[in-house]
Amino acid sequence: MKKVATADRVLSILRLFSTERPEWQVEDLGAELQLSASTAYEYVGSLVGAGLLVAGRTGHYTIGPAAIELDLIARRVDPLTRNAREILRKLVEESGAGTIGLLCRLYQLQVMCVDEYSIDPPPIETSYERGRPMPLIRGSASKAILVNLPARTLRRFFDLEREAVAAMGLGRDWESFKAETRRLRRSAPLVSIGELDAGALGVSAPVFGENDLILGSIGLVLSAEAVREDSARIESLRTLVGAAGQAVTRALLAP
Amino acid sequence: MKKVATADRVLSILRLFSTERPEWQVEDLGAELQLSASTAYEYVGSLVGAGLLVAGRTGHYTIGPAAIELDLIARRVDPLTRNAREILRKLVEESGAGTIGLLCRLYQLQVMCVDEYSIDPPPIETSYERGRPMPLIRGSASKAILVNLPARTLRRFFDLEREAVAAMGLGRDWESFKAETRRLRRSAPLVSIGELDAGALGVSAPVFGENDLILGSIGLVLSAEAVREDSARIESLRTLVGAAGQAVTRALLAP
DNA sequence: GCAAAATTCCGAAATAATAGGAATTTTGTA
DNA sequence: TACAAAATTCCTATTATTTCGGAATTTTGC
Repeated sequence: MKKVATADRVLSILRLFSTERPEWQVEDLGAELQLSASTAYEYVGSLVGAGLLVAGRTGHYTIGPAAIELDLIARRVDPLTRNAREILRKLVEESGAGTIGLLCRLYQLQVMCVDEYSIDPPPIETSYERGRPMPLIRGSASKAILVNLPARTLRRFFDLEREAVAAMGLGRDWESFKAETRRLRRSAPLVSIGELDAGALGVSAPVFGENDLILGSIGLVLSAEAVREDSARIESLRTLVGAAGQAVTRALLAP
Repeated sequence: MKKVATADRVLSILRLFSTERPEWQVEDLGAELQLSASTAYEYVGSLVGAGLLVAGRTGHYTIGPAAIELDLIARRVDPLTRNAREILRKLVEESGAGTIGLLCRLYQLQVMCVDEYSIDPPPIETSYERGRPMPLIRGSASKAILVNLPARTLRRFFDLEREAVAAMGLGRDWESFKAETRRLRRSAPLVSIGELDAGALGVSAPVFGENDLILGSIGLVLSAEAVREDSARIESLRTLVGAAGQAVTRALLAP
């Protein structure tokens, strides 16, 4: 997709804002992107005008209200988020103690958590968090999506991520990758252990939209320790998660 | 603040996305902004490249993952949101049934709700919602901020919004507006009824940051009907809200 | 009210944006 | 799988905009 070079440079400023460094001075932005001071001010000016940046203390810029507003639009509009909210809550309630419920969405070839809910969070670190992009290849929430991609898309992913696929043991060539995804697709809901966070166990089921296109996944994260050798608990969670996935898919098809 | 014209035009595309119309085709965007098809594609291309837009069904663009990601950065970083979260929860718990807790923030001369929490929402419509920009002049959550603006800022606001100020009965000239804000400042926490939503009653207290600069407000919304003539309940809510405001201010000053 | 910091202003050379129509790719459907 | 329709990219000359350094100005913190 062809782009506008100037706009790209301006937008590249946004990418510098991160959790690690959420506040910048104009001079530093300019230095980072090799722009003169006056140009840096012009760029920042455009982003401030759009509300994407805002000056907190003078001279110190942070993410502005337009980002929060856009997020609201995204939340209000996304049929996945809307239809899954209540189902996610119920899933967590019925799953017993120590679980986090996650709703994830496919964006291009990435996965992003778009909703999370927990009553009694487990004592483990979890990477998934609303708004954090995740790789499509690791963790049950991602793999539940991956293995349900349409063949064309799956092929594109394979060509791009050949090494990562091999490293995860999902096949060294297209044929074996295809076979492996078929196998995983059939064994849904998927269970993964420690793929993203040591000590975490994930259980996830796919969610489909119109035309059976994969939209995202719904699932639970809990401490692997807590269900060690308790295969009955895991099975009951798989049942719950699978039902939740189907419920969301059904809700999406209904008016 | 000087801006970059091209970037501005590109960013103006974002403003077309709203709750009412969250999905656009490139052609329609071009028509709306009077751009040729190829230019519209270039603009959209830049925004897609930045992740701010994304194609759902091909040809249909919506807000993209970067917006959600920026929101996460904003949430994680904003000291107001971080420090107030738990206090807001407690406030709602202690306030009894039928309340919504709101945390609002000053952005330029606007107010935006940045967090909300409710256990048992009242049966009324409320305008305040996380991510929705609100005028600085109406509603207790906004006025709690307004009346605590530094004199210079308040003056700038008055010059800009002279008619709105008069319409809200806050004074027809600068002197009387100043006097009125002083009076309201002293009577915190503020109570307002039906200023934004018919039948809604708001109670809000200001929150200050470094150097006693006003940062935002914390408060409750409930059904005016529910507290009709129950001035004791209102007084007890004012006490709770006032304490919450002070607690957040204190939390912000602590390391 | 003052010094320091932040921001705006300037204009000319260098660079990039734009339209519009044709060419191509992608998609939905038979 | 193949087809038609839709979406997207490609093209290039003309036109308009961006960019820079440094000086001028405004705003801020004390």
